[in-house]
Amino acid sequence: MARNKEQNEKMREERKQQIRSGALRQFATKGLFATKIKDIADAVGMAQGLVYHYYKSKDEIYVELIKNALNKMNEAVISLKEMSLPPHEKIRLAIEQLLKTIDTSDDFIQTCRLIAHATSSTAIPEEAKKLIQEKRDLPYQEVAKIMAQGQEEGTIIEADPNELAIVFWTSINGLAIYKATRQDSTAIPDARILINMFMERTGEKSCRV
Amino acid sequence: MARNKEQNEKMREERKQQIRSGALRQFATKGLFATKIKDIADAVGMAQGLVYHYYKSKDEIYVELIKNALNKMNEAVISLKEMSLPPHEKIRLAIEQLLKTIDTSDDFIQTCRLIAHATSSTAIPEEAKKLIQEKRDLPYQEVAKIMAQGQEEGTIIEADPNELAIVFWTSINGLAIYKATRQDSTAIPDARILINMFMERTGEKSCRV
DNA sequence: TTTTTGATTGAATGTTCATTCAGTATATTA
DNA sequence: TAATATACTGAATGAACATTCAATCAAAAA
Repeated sequence: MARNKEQNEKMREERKQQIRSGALRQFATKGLFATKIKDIADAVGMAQGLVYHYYKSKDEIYVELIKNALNKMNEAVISLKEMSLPPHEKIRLAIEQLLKTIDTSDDFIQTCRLIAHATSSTAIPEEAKKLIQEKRDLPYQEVAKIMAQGQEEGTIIEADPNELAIVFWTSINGLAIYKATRQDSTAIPDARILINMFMERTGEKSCRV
Repeated sequence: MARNKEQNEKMREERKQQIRSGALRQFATKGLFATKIKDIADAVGMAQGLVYHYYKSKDEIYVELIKNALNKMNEAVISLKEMSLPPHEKIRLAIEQLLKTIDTSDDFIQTCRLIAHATSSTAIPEEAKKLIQEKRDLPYQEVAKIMAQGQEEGTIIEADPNELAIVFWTSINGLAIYKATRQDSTAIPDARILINMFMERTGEKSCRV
């Protein structure tokens, strides 16, 4: 097998990815403290000691996972912001996509659990706290902006846009957690229930004339 | 100080309550594994060893807290069920009360966090798992029934009542978690945003004629 | 071939706890 | 007062675990 600098670098990064992948599931289901290095090593199929060939500590793995999760979330929000769609269609699309992802992507669910564990626990590494502090607000802010735009167009209900954003994300998050804790095939609710909550009712359809 | 059987029993129960109270906050903010017996003892202001005079183990305290939390939640749901109000008013009232409680009762928030930690972690005592298994579904079932009743009366929107119940509870839960993780004075959203989501729109108000 | 470099293993080390325990204090009862 | 029972303390014990380390292994380069 080749062994030049780049190849080496690449293989090393692949191995690190395997570790992160195994660690994600462990941290997501058990939390940082209940997860033992042995659990991670077993999940990846390597010896305990080898984990330390790739990561300095358990905390370092954890922090990297938190960082990735927050970044992915923020990137998704930015790309939503930059779509050329009317605001209420952005909200509709976002809810549909998020619910579908919750329903189909195990990785996404695990990531939500990880973030949930992390944001609701004070017993996490300082660096993870800092990252959360820095990055958790962007999704709320961006959705609030979209809500405000929709209000100007008369398509989103009148209410404090920040509050709408909070309801938006906490509902999504609550659903992700719910789904994660029901191993079986519990169906995720129809997206229209949530979408409805934010849409101004302008028309015939919802009126008994 | 008196020292007959009953007095003793009562004082012992008070002391246990103090321990539970201190432990609740610790478990809620850090989870089971990150919470050390020393933390609990310090929170109550007693020596480590004394905790074991009242509880056999850390797990036993944890299980008792989980049990209390689930019972309180279920009792509240039963009392909602038994109120003589039209279904949509029950939903309205429940949302208003829950949001107000989230906003004002620190104990309630801590309890929500405890349950959230517990339901989303596999690293909890077997007995706690069993309790959650047994008791977590009642609130969903009862709210689903109320939703169905409301649909018959035409006051609750048409959608699978079970899905409505899931959205109901996951939204509430998401908000509680949100509130718990923002130390500052973050306001809880206006209850009407959530209430709206479930109510059939029958009238003039929401129509542009 | 030999040398070098990185991957890998599992045992050794030291620390952090949960839990136990020996002993002290305090209050009630006899 | 002495005997007894409970509350209480903080040190001792032992297990679990994160991290380190000495020793192999395998591939590539020389």
